[in-house]
Amino acid sequence: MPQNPQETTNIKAQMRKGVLELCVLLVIDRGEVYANDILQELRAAEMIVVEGTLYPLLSRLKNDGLVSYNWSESKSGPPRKYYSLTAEGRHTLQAQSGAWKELAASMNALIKKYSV
Amino acid sequence: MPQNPQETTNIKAQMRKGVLELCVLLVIDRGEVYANDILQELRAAEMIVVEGTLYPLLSRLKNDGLVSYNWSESKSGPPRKYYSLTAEGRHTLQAQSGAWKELAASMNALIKKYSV
DNA sequence: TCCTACCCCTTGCATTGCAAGCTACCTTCC
DNA sequence: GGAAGGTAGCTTGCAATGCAAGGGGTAGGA
Repeated sequence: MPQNPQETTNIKAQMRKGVLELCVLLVIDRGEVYANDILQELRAAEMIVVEGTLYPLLSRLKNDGLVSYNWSESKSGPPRKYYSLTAEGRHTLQAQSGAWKELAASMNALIKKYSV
Repeated sequence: MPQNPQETTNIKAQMRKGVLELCVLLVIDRGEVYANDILQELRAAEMIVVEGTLYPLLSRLKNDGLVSYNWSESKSGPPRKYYSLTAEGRHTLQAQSGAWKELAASMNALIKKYSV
């Protein structure tokens, strides 16, 4: 059943692996954001993401020194972690952005060559 | 050290996850091929692949009924498995190709929005 | 016979998206 | 004041999958 929606969803889920980190870096680069901001942005871009994916990713980015955060009070609810990119994070963003463009170019060339 | 070649290689390796299956389907769709043909095609397209990646992938595609193969004698060396797509394989190829285009569109929109 | 090239395959590991569930804080309502 | 609900952050366990490393079998030449 390769055509039903479920199957297509899984395919896209697999493809998202590896580019989610780039997406998150892109959003954080815009300015200070906290987790829910990122979730909303990525959902709007049809890069479906859930909390259980994002929090470990943010922790990993923090441990790798690509992002930093500071606590900030909220008017309605518990305090939030507002993230921003470090210099190394901006560096990595550039590298991943380039890697994406190369991958996309390779893929498009392949698809064109075998013209589906 | 997000800029050294090693790091960039890892980034691209992560991104390749999920699209390799599509690449292999694309190549097999061209006509009957065996493992080394596929490896050469994908390396030429800068989608670096090694045997340890390709063989399990081919086995999975076979188990999923997306490809079939027949043994064929070789002039120089052991017999080869020549692969071809099944009807379901062609179906999946279409689906994955569509999924790729959607993902690429989402990514490019994101990159453009935050214009790196 | 031994060596090289070719071909297929398996095992074990690391990464990572995700479902599911938990804790804690703040506001609102009774 | 206490309970309920929403907000925010996080953890655990699982599944998928690329890859390094290694194995074994066949053909042909030195």
